[in-house]
Amino acid sequence: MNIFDIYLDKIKKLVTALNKEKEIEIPESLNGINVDIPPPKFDCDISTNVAMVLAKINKKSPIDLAKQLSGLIKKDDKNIHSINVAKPGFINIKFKGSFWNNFLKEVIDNQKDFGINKKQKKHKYLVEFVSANPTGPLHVGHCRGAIIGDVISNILIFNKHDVVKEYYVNDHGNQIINFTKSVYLRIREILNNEKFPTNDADLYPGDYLIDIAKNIISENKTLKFENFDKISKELTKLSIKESLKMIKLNLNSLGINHDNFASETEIVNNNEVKLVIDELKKDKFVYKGKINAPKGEDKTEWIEREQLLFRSTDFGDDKDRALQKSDNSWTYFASDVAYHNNKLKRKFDILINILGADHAGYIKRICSAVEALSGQKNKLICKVSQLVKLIKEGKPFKMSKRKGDYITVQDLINEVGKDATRFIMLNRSGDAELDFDFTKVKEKSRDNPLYYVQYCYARISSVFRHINKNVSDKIIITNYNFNYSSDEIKLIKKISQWPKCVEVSSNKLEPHRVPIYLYELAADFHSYWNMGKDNKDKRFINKDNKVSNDKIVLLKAISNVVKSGMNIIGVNSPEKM
RNA sequence: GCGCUUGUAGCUCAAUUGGAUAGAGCGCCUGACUUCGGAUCAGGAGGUUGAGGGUUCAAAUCCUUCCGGGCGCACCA
Repeated sequence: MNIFDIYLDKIKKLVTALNKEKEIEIPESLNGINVDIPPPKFDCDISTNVAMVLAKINKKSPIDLAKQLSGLIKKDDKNIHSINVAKPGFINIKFKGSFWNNFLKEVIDNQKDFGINKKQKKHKYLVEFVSANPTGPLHVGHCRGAIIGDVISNILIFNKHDVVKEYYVNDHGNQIINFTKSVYLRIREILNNEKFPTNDADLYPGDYLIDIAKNIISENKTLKFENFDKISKELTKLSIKESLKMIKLNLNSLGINHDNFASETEIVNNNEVKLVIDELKKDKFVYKGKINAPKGEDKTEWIEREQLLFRSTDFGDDKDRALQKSDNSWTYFASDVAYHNNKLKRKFDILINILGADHAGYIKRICSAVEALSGQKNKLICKVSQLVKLIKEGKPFKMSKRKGDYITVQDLINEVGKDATRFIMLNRSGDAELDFDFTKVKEKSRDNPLYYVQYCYARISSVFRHINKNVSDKIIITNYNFNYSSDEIKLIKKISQWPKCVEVSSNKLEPHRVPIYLYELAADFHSYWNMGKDNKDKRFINKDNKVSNDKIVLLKAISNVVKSGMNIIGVNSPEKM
């Protein structure tokens, strides 16, 4: 039950009807009208800007129009206690206690559905995220995008959409060859005591390669490691398998499970690249041409040559993009176009990609390709997860792949824990950089907002324990006619904002709104809880060691919302801490 | 040089998808522990939302010009 939607509908219907009776003028679109949460200082529950939106077209002052409309809104509405007009032209509505009672009944009776955005059409989504190169374990840099992608999926799933979570495995190209070579040299190091060359910049120096090498040796006793060229194909497969094993373990410890791992090699081997480029050629999106060197860059190494290009400038990109390398093999972009064509063939309504900030420059070209292939704008939505600035002991910590010197996901989970990591990474908007102070989070983990929200749930659980019940037990109340105090109504109002939070998070694909909302809800709860110190009437457990039904309903409703919010974020809500 | 992105309190960040007097946490100051769980709460100080211009009844939010961060810029993925 989304009370904002209910009243938005009602107001839109009202003005449309008034328009039919020639009482007022309305614009073509009513989209500007909204019903919102008023700032706390106003003594009202919801507010609408309808009068300000319609004032101009009606040549009336917003205040006058608001007065006229507010009378009509209140008429025949049993739920409204009072309605008044505020300064620029807002109409502010305050509900009766009976309205909030009915609201709580709805929440309790449909606890699993509360918050779900029902007016949205159900879609089939494909969310691609992480897709880190299979050349080693995940490090902290991958973490944020991974969590954002997972929680975006959770929000969509919560809203009953079909979602496939996919990881694109870049198991093709030069990096993989270098990676395989590195594994090979580590194997030689182990078997033949040949020292691993540490001065070759193309090789992967990390210690984890030793583990990969050991595993491959012990699991492939019959394999001979005498000639790289002879076994490179087999070894590539084995190496990728090993590093994917690591990556899956890392993802698992973050609480992330992809539904599907798509392989680049498979797409290339199936000839999908050639097919999709032929298709684009037919529509004249692909041509042979030259691209100019970027201005301001060092041009000494620039070799101008004719190559196969995709006309991404037709879609707003700043240059056309190369599909073939100088050796005539496909570029990464070419096989990614094929991969996205593969996604399109699987008939998803909307494709979502979560990219790291360093790949933001890539968005236009891949969106262009998807638009060219599907004929639809906005078929592919790319969300960027900004950089995580690591700070260790007060100083920025630079990770370097060369030295193999980086904090892995596993380090992070071991020291901070899955739940805290997820909560902190989400507690900021995805397109703002985030400071992650490794030392601070470790030392002061109790100051973490995660615990603040969990503590709210634990306190509620403890009340239920006192009366020998469990928070998650179903409660049956026949008569909802309680008298809630203004402090309690403040809490109920916050509960009523949950569906709005879900709606905005899902429309904008902004998962950070969920933990921020939960923090605010928890704050209101803790504040109310502490009132019980001065005023025993406000305690949940009364003198007879019982909890009255009105309080049970309130606690139950709060715990429902916390629980479903925490489920979306993918963290636990323990009953005891 | 171009493109994307970002600039809000001393610090880290929110801001209901353009709304009302811009809010939290940390830090600082004052208070609440014989506690329904103090991992909590009440209060105080702290702001020209980087700067200018524009659109709007209404701008931190949209447009524009500067300034400052970050990321990226064929033949890597």
